[in-house]
Amino acid sequence: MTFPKPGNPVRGSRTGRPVMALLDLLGRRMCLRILWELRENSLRFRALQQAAETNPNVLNTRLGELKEAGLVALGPDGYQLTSAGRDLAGLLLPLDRWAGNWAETFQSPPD
Amino acid sequence: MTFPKPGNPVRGSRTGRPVMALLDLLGRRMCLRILWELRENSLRFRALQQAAETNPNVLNTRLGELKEAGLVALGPDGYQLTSAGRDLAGLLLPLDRWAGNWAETFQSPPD
DNA sequence: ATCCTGTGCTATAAAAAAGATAGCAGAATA
DNA sequence: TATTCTGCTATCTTTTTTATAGCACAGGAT
Repeated sequence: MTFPKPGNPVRGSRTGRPVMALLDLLGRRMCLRILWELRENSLRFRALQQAAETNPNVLNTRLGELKEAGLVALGPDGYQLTSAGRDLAGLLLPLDRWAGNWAETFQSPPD
Repeated sequence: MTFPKPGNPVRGSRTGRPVMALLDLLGRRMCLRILWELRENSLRFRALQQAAETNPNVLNTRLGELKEAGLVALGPDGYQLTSAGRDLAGLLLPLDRWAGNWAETFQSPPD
């Protein structure tokens, strides 16, 4: 990601504050999912593709962005989170619990 | 969102576990940002559009999804988070701090 | 009544991104 | 030398996003 780096404005540079840049990055398709799938184990390209249910184009694009953002790196056993990535993924863990609760208690509003 | 609701599969239904549905929803463009912008105040449609730097189509689409997911509702002062939405937004708050730190310590890897 | 403003939102067309699928090139393995 | 695994690119189609204009309704002022 590069914090407003000349020539890589993170899609138009909504990038005023760091958190905006982060939300922009995380809001791209499969980005959260990739971090999620890597939260425990490293995964090879194809394994990650299957885990995240996506295609190689998007996967590769996101991996590039995540690598550039210093969140993911290609290691000896495949793609893995960096220490920064692990920190961030740690912040996402509570979502699992929250989502479970959400699913239990939630019912769709009437149309 | 509706937890796999017939006819509304959350874009293809990667929706095995609740957290997957959540990650899918949050991974749509502007979704995180909208939650973020509403975290403190309610905002009118246009104000929210400007705050999130988006266009009415996407905004309206996301708002529909977020309403259906029970996270956002249109109140007397504009769009606002529901209690579930507030809970979720609460989980996102640590991202701000994390992002600040990330921005400080991070430097782009060499190409 | 009529104009103006603010409201949520829709219409249209162009651009960008994502999806599906096939396949390449290099390294290790058999 | 053939096979498999690796990360990844090429191509084409479909979907999503973007940009912009504008509609219909409501309330307040003239």
